[in-house]
Amino acid sequence: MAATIKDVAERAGVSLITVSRVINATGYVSAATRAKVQAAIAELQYIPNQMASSLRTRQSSTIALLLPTIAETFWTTIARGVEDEAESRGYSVFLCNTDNDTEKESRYFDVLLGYRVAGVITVPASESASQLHLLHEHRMPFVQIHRKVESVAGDVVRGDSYGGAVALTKHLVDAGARRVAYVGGFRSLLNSRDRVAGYEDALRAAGLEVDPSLIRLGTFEQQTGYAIVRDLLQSGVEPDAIFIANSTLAIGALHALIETGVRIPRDMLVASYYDNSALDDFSPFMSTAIQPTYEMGRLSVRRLFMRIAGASLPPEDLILPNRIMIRNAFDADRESGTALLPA
Amino acid sequence: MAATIKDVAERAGVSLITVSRVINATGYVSAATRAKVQAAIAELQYIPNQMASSLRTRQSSTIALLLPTIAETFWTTIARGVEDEAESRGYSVFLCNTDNDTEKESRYFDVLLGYRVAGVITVPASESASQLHLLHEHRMPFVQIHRKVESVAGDVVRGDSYGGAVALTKHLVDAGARRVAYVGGFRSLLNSRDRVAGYEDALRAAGLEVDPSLIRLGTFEQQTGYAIVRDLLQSGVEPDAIFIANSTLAIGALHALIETGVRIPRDMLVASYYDNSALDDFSPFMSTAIQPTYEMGRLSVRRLFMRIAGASLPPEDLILPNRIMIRNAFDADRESGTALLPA
DNA sequence: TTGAAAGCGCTAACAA
DNA sequence: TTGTTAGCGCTTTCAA
Repeated sequence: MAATIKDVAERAGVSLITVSRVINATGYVSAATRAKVQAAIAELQYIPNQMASSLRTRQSSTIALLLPTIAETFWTTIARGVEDEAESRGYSVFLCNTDNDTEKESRYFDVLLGYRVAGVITVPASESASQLHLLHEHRMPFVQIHRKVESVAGDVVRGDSYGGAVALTKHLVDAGARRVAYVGGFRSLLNSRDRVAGYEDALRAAGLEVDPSLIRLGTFEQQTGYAIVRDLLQSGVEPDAIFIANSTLAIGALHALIETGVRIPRDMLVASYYDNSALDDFSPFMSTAIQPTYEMGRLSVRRLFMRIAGASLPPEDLILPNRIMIRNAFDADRESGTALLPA
Repeated sequence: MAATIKDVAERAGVSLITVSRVINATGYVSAATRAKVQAAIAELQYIPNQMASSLRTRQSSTIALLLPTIAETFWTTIARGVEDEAESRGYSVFLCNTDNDTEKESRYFDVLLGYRVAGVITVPASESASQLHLLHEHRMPFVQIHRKVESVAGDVVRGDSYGGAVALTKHLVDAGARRVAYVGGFRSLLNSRDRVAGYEDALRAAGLEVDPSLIRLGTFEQQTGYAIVRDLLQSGVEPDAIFIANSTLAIGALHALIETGVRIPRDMLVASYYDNSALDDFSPFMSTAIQPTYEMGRLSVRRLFMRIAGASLPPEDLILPNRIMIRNAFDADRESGTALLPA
C-alpha cells in the first residue's frame, strides 16, 4: 500500500534510522546522504505514518476542541482562535460538537483518550454533570473555556461576565435609566449567575433598588427573549431600560420591541451581550458587551501547551475583560429599530 | 502511564489476545473469562490505544471533512449530516477549515494522509487549483461535496444548481416578470455557471430574450449584492424581477431594495437561493431554492463508505434536487420588506 | 556519521 | 475456548 520508511531506505540505499533522522532533523546526516534520502522520499511520495510515530514516541501533535455547536459565530470564533494558535505550533485540531449533551461529550472523551491526543480544550456540556473528570483521571491535559465545572480543578479561560454586566448596567443608569429590566438565561451556568450578580451590584452601587419583578430568566432561545419582552411591556412593571444578557435572547427581544413600536433608544434604552452576527442589523442602537472569543481561543491553547509541557502550575481561572461599546446616544436620523447596511 | 492491554491481561490472569477478543467481540470467550476481563478493564479504567490498533489493523475509524468555513450555516449543516451518518457507523469526524485556501487545504491533506484516516469528504478549496489529486495518488478514498474538481475523477455529491435556477426563473416569469435580472457570483465555480445557464435557459424556454445588461456577477459578499442591486435600480435597465443565486448576496440585495423603498413582491418579484439563516428575516416575501445540505452530508458519507469498503464503481456525480419554496404571492398585510418573528 | 536491535500497544495467523 | 508468535511503521537506545 502506502510507502513506508523501509521503502524509502531501500530506495536511498541507507538504513531506516537514517531516513528517520532526515525526516525529523535529528542527529547527524551528511549533506549527500540527506539529498539521497530526500530524493527517495519525493519519488515515492512518502508520507510518514503518524500512528506509528505517535505510538513509538508517545507524543501526538493533535489537540481536540469540544464545542456545544459549530453553528453559531460565538463558538466558531473561539475555534478560529484555537486553530490559529495550534497551527502556529504545528498542531492539528480535532473539532467536536457536543450539542451540550453530556452523553455525546462523554463519548468524545473516550474517543480522544483512545487517540491519545496531546490535550483537550473544552466547553463543558454541563457545569454540573460534565464528565470532565474522565480527562483528569487519565491525566489528559485540558483547559476549560467559557464554562467551569465546579467538581474538577483545572485551568479555565472565560470572559468577565460580572464585569461586563456591571459596566452595561452602570451605563444604562448613567444614561438616566431608573428601572432597568434584566433578560437572561436561567442560573444553571456560572456566566448567567455572574451577569445577574453584576446587574444587581451595579444597581445597588448606584443607589437603586433591585426589583425582582424586573428580573426575567428563561431558556437561551429567541422565542424566549421575544416572550419575556412582550410580557415586560404588558405586565405594568414599566422598565425604562433593558439589559439583555445573551445575544440570542436579544434578537427575540428586539423583534418584540420593534413589533410593539418601542423606539430604541428614545423610548427604551437597551444594552446587551453581543456574540451573534445576526445582531448586526440591530446593533447601532444598542450598547453592547463583546466577549474576546478569538483571544479566549488563543489563550486557552497557550495554557494547554504549558500543561502539555508538564508545567506544574496551580490551576488558573483566567478572566478576560469584555469590550464595551456604548452606542445608544440618541440619533434622530436613525431612530427606527432596524438598521440598514452601510452604503 | 495509561493502562495497556498487558496490564489488563495480568490483572485478569489471562493472555493479551483474550483481552483483545473481549474488547473487539471477536472469537470465542467464555462468559466467566469475559467477566473477569471486563472487571479488570473497569478497575484500570483501560481505554484501548487507537494508534496501536490502527497501526496493526491498517484500519482507522476516523474520516475527515474539509469545509471552506465553519462560520456559515450552509457548511455547518453539511457537517451535521456528515457527523450523524458517520457516528451511526461508529466513525469519528476530523473537521477542518480550508478558508478556500489551497495552501491550507494541501497542508490538511498531508496531515490526513499522515494519520491514515479512512477517507475524506471535501469541498475543494478551488475547482481549478485544488490539490485533490494528492488524495487520488495516495489511494485515499474521497468524496467531493458541492464543488467538482475537473482534473480529478471521483464521486461528487451536489445540489442541482441548474434545475434550481430553472425552477425559480420560470416561477418569476410565470408570475408575470418579463425582465428578470440575475445577481450571482463569478463563473469560476461550477455552481455559478450552472445557475446562470439555468436562468438563461428558463428565459429562452419562455420565449424571452437574454439581456446581458441584466446579468450581474461579482464576489460572494453582502456588499456586492447591495452594490449590484443599487446599480440595477439606477442604471435604467428596469428589471421587474430579480433572481439571486446566492444567499449572502441576497442579504445585501434585500437591504438595497428595502433602503430604496422597493416593495417585495408588489414592486419587484424576488427569488433567491437560500442557504443562510440570516435570511430568515426576509424570507416570507421571496421564493427560494433550498439545497438539501444535511442530506448532501449524509449521502456523501454513504458513498465514501462504499469506497472505503473497496467497491469498484464508476465515479458518480450525484445531483440532488433543491427544495423550491414559492412564497411571493402578494400579501397586503405584510408588504414591507422585513419580516418580524412570529408571535 | 551511520546502523542493528529492541520495543511502543495492539491484533492476524496459527496452534493447542 | 485460550494462548504463542510475529509484526504493523516508527524511533530510542546502544554500538560501530
